[in-house]
Amino acid sequence: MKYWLVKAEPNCFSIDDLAKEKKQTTHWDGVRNYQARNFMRDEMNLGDKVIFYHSNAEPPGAAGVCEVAKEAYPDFTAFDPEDQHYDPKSKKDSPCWMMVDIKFVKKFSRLVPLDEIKSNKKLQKMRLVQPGNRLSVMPVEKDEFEEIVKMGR
DNA sequence: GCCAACGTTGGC
DNA sequence: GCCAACGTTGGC
Repeated sequence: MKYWLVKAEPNCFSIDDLAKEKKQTTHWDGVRNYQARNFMRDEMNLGDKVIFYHSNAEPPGAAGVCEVAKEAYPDFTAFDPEDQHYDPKSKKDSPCWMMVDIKFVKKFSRLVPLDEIKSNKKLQKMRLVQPGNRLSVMPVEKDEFEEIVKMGR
């Protein structure tokens, strides 16, 4: 079992939106970064736990927990010229971009703001708080995951 | 809205 | 294969 963090802009798609989805599940489309794709494609397994992080928010921070509900498959939004995430590089017979499905598990009773994550000694090593890290899908250590869950209670 | 950091693109 | 230009991310 692995642990992850995914980012979304809540004015675009928040954890509440995820909770309102049919079956509380959505496909995590639109990732157009190779490193993030590789994590999803190669390492994310069914049932892995995922922190749902709100970026570009006031305040930014960890909003809750979800889990991988379907392992990597082609991101069909890349095939649609009308879609905002359309990418002509990705062909149906050789898809360039992949996505997973994620399912809502719980919303934290309080949002864990980024500055608390930054100032927590146990979380200093997280990629999230490394300068200039813009990955939208990143691995998290088990103890880091558990620490954030504890902070969100 | 600004801007630093960093990934991607494309000319050479 | 280098690297400048450009686009995107995301905190502030």
